[in-house]
Amino acid sequence: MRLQRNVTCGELRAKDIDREVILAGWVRNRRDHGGVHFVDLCDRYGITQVRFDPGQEAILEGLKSEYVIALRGKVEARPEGQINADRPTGEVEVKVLEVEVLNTSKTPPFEVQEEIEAKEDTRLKYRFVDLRRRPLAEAMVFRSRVTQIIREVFHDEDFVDIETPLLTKTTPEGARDFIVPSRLQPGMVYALPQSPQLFKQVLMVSGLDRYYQICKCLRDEDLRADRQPEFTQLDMEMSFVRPDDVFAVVEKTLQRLWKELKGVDLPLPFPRMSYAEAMARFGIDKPDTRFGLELVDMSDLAATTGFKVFSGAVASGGSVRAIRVPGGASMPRKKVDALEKVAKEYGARGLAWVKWNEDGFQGPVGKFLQESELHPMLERAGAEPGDLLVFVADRDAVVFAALAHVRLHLGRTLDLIDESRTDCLWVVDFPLFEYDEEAGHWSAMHHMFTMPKEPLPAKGEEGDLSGVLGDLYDLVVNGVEMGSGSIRIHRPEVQRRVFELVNLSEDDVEAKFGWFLRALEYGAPPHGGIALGLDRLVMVMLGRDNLREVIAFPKNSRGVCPLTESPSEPLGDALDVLGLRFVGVASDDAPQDA
RNA sequence: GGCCCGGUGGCGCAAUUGGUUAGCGCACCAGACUGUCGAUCUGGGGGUUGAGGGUUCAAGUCCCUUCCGGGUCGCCA
Repeated sequence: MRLQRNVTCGELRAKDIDREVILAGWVRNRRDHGGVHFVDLCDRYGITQVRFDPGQEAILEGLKSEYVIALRGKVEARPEGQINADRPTGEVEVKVLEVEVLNTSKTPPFEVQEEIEAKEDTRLKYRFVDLRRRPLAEAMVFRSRVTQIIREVFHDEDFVDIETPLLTKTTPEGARDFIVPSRLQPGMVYALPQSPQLFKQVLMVSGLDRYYQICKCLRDEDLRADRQPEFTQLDMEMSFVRPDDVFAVVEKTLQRLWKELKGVDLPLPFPRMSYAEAMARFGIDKPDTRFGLELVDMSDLAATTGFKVFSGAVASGGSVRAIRVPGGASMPRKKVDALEKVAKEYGARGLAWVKWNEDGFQGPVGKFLQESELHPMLERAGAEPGDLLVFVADRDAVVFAALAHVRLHLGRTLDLIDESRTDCLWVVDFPLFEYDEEAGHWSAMHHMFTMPKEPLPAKGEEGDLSGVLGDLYDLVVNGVEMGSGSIRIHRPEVQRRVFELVNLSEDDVEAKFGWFLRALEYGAPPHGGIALGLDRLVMVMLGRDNLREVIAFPKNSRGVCPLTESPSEPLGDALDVLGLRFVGVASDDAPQDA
């Protein structure tokens, strides 16, 4: 490299006119006018137009898309009427004096510009090109600012940044672990952490008092638009605290982030809502509160109707709930059917509905209910002529899931969501346990280390645990689950009892958690904390709808990295060294049945 | 594992009821043009329609199998 840049492509202004400068960057968008030629020279900082005058064609011949060049040139004012107001550098251009080609480039698989239509798989394979695009590059820079501000806040608040191990102990329940076989302990495995949960609690036992870490977490589960197998958490834990103390730190952090990066004042404190209320009003524990369409419980009215779908659901312990869609009577049948499809995806057997038109009631509910049965329902829903009511009748779990997603579908398709709003919400008082049908016993809804809000049932009096609340909280932003935390159990005997209630044998407890119980036995202080999903946080702040837009090198929906083509077959004797072999893997060079 | 959508030049898409030589835009290459800024104009090259099998006089199109991608349910304490 002979020419070394002394300015970036984003910084030249009118005040720089007549300077001789050296720029470096990527060649984009050549514009050839026969005599004069223009090239957009781009880097992370911006775009500078450079000009080649007649006689410089030979240089230009050697410059193709995405070639990397350095050039010496003179900053000049653009002629009258030629200023590009869309660009910070638009008042000037650089007349080329000398060019050094630093590297050539193959023709890129897609163009490096704001909007592209390339398939995501192509983009991931050529991520190095994709990351040159402004929206992606900006997301990376934005994310870096986010972590920087987080570190400032936590430093100011006297938190200690402590790293916890990546090679750790596999734990039962929760997500599937990624496993790392141990060479030094043949037959044994480490697990990659699903979160640093127990380590941070141990740090509290150690008296470190306020811990935080921006750390990778790994879970071997199927992927989604908002779920990657490896993701980043802002993890924190504090001693001698109540939920309010945890909330305050999180609120302060988000307020700083929104203020500094988006110029938005988030009002504090964030509103709080119980789990029970969230379910009753929205059917989901992470409600998007930016629009209405809340659920209405019709169970008592439905119980006495002659419509068996309704009365039957209530009789068997379920419920009948509805959503009123203002003005929905004019919704075409096709769209109503689409709603039913959503409901069915979430287990509902159907979606009952009624349209209130000038000429009366239309739809299955209008048909099967007497007007005397229908009227109290309309009244409770606050319905008016022109409205549509949709109903689901089933077990509560199904009714909630179906209507919650019908509601979201309506919110999106009817354009009811004010995207400029940021609704932060604490959802609190979650049940501690939920019944695992498959396993046939109770299990922890959040995790097994959450402090119960009330004394646990004594031995022999377990019964229904669904009413036991935990000191648990979720942070929800615009309907996205942003974080989850709790006040933890710090007394070993309470911890042992919870293990018991979720059906862990004493032997299991000793083998899996003996080390942790030992820590609790040596002066564990009351403590609690939370972990926020950093990728989701950045995603929501940037208004993107896919995690892959805010992660530099994400996996695709099958857990494959198209850039590196990982995962790949083990190299050489890697398996032998570990004493492993694959069995039952169908492929050309592996026997299907050993 | 289930369901929905998709796979056609480098990239994005089209192709009527199964019917001519598989089109279009961008990119690429060449030519024209002294002020563009996603330049414009003219011309050109580039295809085993993901793979395999089947039906048919004829398949991008229909059927079967399979692979790959996106979304989603289950799963994700």
